[in-house]
Amino acid sequence: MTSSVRVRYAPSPTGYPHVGNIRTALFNWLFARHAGGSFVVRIEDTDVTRKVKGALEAILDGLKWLGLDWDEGPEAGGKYGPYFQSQRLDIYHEAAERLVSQGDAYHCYCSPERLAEMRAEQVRRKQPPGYDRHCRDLSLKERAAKEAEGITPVVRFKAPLEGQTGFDDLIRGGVVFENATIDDFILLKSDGYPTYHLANVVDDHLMEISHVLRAEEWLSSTPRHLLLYRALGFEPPRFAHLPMILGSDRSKLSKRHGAVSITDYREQGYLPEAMLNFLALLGWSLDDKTEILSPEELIASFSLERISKTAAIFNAEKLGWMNGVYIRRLGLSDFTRRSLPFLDRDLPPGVERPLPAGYVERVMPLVQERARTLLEVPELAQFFFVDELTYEPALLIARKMDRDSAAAALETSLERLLELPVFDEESLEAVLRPLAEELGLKAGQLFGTLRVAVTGRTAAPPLFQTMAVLGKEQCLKRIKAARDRLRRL
RNA sequence: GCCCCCAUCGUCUAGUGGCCCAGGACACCGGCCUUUCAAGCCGGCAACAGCGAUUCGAAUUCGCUUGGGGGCGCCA
Repeated sequence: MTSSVRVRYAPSPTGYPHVGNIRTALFNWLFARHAGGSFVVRIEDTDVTRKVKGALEAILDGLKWLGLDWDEGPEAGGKYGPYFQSQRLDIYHEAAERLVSQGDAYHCYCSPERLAEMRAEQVRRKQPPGYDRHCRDLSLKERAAKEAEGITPVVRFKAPLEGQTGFDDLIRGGVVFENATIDDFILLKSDGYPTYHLANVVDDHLMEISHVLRAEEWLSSTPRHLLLYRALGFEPPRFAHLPMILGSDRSKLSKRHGAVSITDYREQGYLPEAMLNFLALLGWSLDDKTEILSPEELIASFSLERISKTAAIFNAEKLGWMNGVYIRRLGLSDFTRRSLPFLDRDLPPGVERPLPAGYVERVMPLVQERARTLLEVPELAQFFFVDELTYEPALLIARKMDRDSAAAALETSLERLLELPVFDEESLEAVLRPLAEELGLKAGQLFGTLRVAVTGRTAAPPLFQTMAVLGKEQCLKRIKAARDRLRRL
């Protein structure tokens, strides 16, 4: 299927892939896939000083992990390349020079120090900070003098002093700005790299981007971009400004709100399909009830009209719930396969590796329903693997019992279990349930005591299933140890 | 300070003039199930920011106020 829709995700490798950025990528991807268009990834690496090592890889990994495949960009190539802005400097220079020769831009020789002072003064006088156009109308002579001083100029856009610039945002409707509030922003930095504004406009045009879906923080720079498109003689794309994702305190999501990088979520045991589903519902919804949607369903039903205008707070609690839903939906072998890396990494070092595959397969059904994240799996399953249990012996004494009755219960259980020819769930229940009555105990009392003896905890998977998986030998050993602990109490 | 955007339960949201004394989900609180935990099921709590205007009728339209967010870099 061909379509005129071409969208892009244009991350800057200056940090790790923030969930807000990834949500933007997701919406672009959904929009492209829904329309049968192209999804382009372009790397905006024009800030040499802020470049972070490994960030590019992390961004690409994050996209791949979520299944957001791109048609053009790094690793994929494409006929509009290169897709790294650092490899397109000539193109930006040419555009900047053209604007200068047309009279739409000019060279500025102001030092960073002068600019800082100017700004401080403006703030002090409660004026809107912005370039004072000091170099806008330099004479040829003045320019020559500056050049003679050896100052490398920047190129600034000559913003119109009056009039308005407006556009029709696909999500917000008509938006209008006074040109007088737009200052002469920089197009080309003195290091020869373009600023975002220039590079973004030039590339979106050259790459034939039809729709720009980006976060709302870009809304106020859109008139600058529009002005640039006009000066360059380019047809602007359609714009859609997506609602922001905020932290729990309603401020822009940042490190202090906890995990913000998509890679953090992977490490914390979130499933990519759950993450995708959750992120899609942050600022978009299908109807008044659907919560769980597969990627295919998301693609089929995605539309700009259903994107909300309101900023959304990232609700980690709900993500946890949704991840649990996805974990429970997994087939056993799938769940096991995905849990293995976590088990391998987080089970105590004393546990022998590699983990016995058959045994792991029997343990997993017992933890699947209880895990909200894969990270919790080793913790939930730990007692199945360790040799020695550590717990507070007093826990062995169930309510309305004392040390001796608990020890006696364990002792009798031991005798009965020893005789058991088949150690499966049914046989265990057949022996232990009547035993409780025989001992004059409530089922809950006996089972509680045994649960602690066998698992070391008061909350665990169902007792008989747990014991069956642990096996007769291990169970008897643990019950004996428990009995001895009680006697020493 | 200036400019722009936004405004429904604590949170994510449904709602585009009457179907809404506002629906769903997370969280929370009860109950059921039950050997604990989890899951599941049933029930409950909880919102149209305020004020004016338009209209027979407004969460839905308009205006003002208030509140929140974003932007104002040789960052993106």
